Amino acid sequence: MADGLTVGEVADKTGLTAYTLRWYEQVGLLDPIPRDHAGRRRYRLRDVERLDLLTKMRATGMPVREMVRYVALVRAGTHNRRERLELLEQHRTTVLRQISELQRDLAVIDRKITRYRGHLHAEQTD
Amino acid sequence: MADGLTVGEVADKTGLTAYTLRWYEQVGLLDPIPRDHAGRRRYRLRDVERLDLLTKMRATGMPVREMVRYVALVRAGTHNRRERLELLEQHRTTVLRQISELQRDLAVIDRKITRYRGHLHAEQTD
DNA sequence: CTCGCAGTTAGAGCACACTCGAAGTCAAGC
DNA sequence: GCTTGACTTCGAGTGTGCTCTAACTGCGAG
Repeated sequence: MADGLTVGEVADKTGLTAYTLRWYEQVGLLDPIPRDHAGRRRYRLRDVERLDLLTKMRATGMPVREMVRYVALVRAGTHNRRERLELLEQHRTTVLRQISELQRDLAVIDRKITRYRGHLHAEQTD
Repeated sequence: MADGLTVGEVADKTGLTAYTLRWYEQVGLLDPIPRDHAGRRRYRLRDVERLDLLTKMRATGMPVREMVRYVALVRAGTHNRRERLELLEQHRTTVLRQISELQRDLAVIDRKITRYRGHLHAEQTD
């Protein structure tokens, strides 16, 4: 058929729903997706590539609002690469902090687990 | 004054707001907090200790619904320690997966960062 | 005694990120 | 030619986790 993927195909590929893909376009995360003669979206390679980065940003907790800001920079041209870089580096720092907080908090939970294991072991040997 | 901490003091200590503390009690994450003669909450040590675990659970992404389930087990007595342990171990697994997904997703973002650094370096040396 | 602040309640409101319903169009298979 | 199913739009609805408003009470400082 026509080239480009349908919304359903992209949904399968990215793990997002078709609803979400249309919504992403609406809020400005995707440039307007070209349509076939029947008005149906046909996602190009570059749209799917963009989604690849976007889903990683979301999965690491970047708010949609900030992703929109990044995409706006991309759309604005190549002169702001430094700003884009700063945004990504900032996020990188945030994610690293996030990971180490998870590890720290998990340690508290682990101590609790150890305690329960102790209780159960004591019961067993009574 | 009376012993036990006020809601404001506990808010400061835990980083939660007073609103959230009252809401936690309302949804069953905290047992009813005893009141002083004027009807004001006085949090006991064990309430604060419970909050210490609860905030770690939340911070690692456990849904409130599941925390409520855990607290219900605690309230039900000591005979279900195995069930509590299983719940915590399950969560532990979830958090570990979460961490490694963050690391995997961050790698994609890191590649993008590297690309931008390359661009900027090229510009510089032109 | 008055002021100001911290607390109380019930219930409403909010931010975020989707998620869905309704009503319609189109293309391909039987 | 009719049905099926994937697509379209627009706007409304949902789940989660708080967050706040309004109206009120009561303690402690000056």
